[in-house]
Amino acid sequence: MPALQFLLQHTDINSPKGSLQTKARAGKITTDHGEIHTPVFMPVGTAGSVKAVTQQQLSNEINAQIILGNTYHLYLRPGVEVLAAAGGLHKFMGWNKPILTDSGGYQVFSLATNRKIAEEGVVFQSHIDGNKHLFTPENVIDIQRSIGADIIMAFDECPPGKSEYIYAKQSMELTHRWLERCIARMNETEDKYGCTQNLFPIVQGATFAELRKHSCEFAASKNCAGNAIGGVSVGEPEETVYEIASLCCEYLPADKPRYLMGVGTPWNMLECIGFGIDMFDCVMPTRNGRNGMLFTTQGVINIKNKKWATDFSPVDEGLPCETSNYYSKAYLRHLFSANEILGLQIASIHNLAFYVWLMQEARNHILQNNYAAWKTATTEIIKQRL
RNA sequence: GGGCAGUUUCCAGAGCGGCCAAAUGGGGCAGACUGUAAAUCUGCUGUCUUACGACUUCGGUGGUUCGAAUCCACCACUGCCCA
Repeated sequence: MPALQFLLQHTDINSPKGSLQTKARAGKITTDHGEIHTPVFMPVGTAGSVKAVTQQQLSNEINAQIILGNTYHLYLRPGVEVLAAAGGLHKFMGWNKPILTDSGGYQVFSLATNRKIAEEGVVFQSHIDGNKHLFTPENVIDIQRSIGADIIMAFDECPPGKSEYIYAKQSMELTHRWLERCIARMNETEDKYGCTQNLFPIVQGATFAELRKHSCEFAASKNCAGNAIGGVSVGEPEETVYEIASLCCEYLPADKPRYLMGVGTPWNMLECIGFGIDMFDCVMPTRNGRNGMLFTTQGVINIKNKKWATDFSPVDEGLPCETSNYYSKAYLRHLFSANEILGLQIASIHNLAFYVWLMQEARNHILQNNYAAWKTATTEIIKQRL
C-alpha cells in the first residue's frame, strides 16, 4: 500500500475550445516527507549533497521540493552502516523533504569501462579505490531502504542511446526481469525509519518505439506508485528524446506521476511537460553552472566570456531569487576568473532557482489553461545565447 | 670604477647553428557538458589565408655562415658581487 498519492489537479486538455492544447498536467504528489507540486524539477544530490549548495539554500532560496541521491555513490561512501546509524539520509544530511534515490542503473552506463553485466546483477569496480562490488536488484533495494528514500528507483540497465535493436531488446528484457525481482524484494522488506517507501519502475527500450511501448505496458502492469522513463539523453538527438517521451506518455498510466530521468535543458523540460511528463532531474543546472553556463529568464549566458567583465547588472533580475538579484554578472565573472569557490555557489544556486521557478511558472500556466502559448514564447526567449 | 649573470612571442620561462612561429606553465578567447568518476574536458592564442602556404619576429646595430633566437664585435638596458 503506497503512501505516495498522486492527485491530478488539472490537465491542459481542459483548455478552452479553440486554444492551443497540450497534454501538460498539474498535480500533487503526497509523501510522508511532504507534498510535491508538479511539474517538478528535482535537484541532483548524488553523494548526499547538491554540489556547492546548502540544504538551507535548497529549501529557502531555491524552493526545491525534493532532491535526488544516488545508491551507488552513497553505498560506496559513507556506506550503508553510517546511513543506518544516522537514521537515514534525511537525518544524516538534514533534509526533511522528500528524497528520491537513483538505483545505480545510470552508473551501469556511465561507468561502462568499470563494470560487468550479468543476469544476477552488475559487478562494479569502484571509481574511488577500484574495489569490486556486486549490485543486484535485491541489494540495490536493500541499500535504498537503508538510505530511507521516499521514492526508490528500480535497478535497470541504461543502454547507450544509439544501441542496436537486438541489444536494446535484450537489455530491456533484463531490466524487466530485474524489475520483478525489485518488486519482490520491496514486498518482502519493510519500510525504514517510519516512512513509506515507493518503488518506481524504469521504462527502457532505447530509441525503438515498439520496445518503448512494450516496456511502458510492462511497467504499467506492475501498478506502482509512479513510473519513470530511463535511457534518454544518453547520446541520441533531442528530437528523439521528444519522440520517446511523447510515446511513453501515451502508454504510461495517467493517474500516476511520470518521471523523465536525466532531462534536461530548460526547453527540453517545457517540451516534455507538454507530452505529460511530471518529474525531471538533471545535473545540468549544477554541473554546467559550475562550468560557467547560466540559464536565465533572458537566455543562456557563458559567464566566463569577456563581454560580462563590466556588466554590473544582476545575474538575473527576472527571477525571484535573492542570489540572482543580488550579485552582478561582472562580479560573478570575476569569481570564475579568480577561481573563487563563491562563484560555483552563486552559479549553482541561480541555475537551480531558475529551473525550479520555470517549473512553477509552467504549473501556473497549466492551471491558467494557456500552457501551449506560454511554452512557445518562453522557449524562444530562454533558449537564445546571450 | 672592476667582475659576473642576463635581455625570447601578453606574463613567467625553455631553447644554445638547420627538425623554431619557437617547449612548458600562466593569462586571454571560444566551445562542450542532460538519472554527476566533471570547481571538468576540448580547441585557438605573431600577421595574412578556408586550406596549402606565405610573410615578419627572439634588446639594438654590424659581422661569421649555405643557414643565426642560438656564434663573434660593439652599443643600450637589468640584476648580483667587489671597491
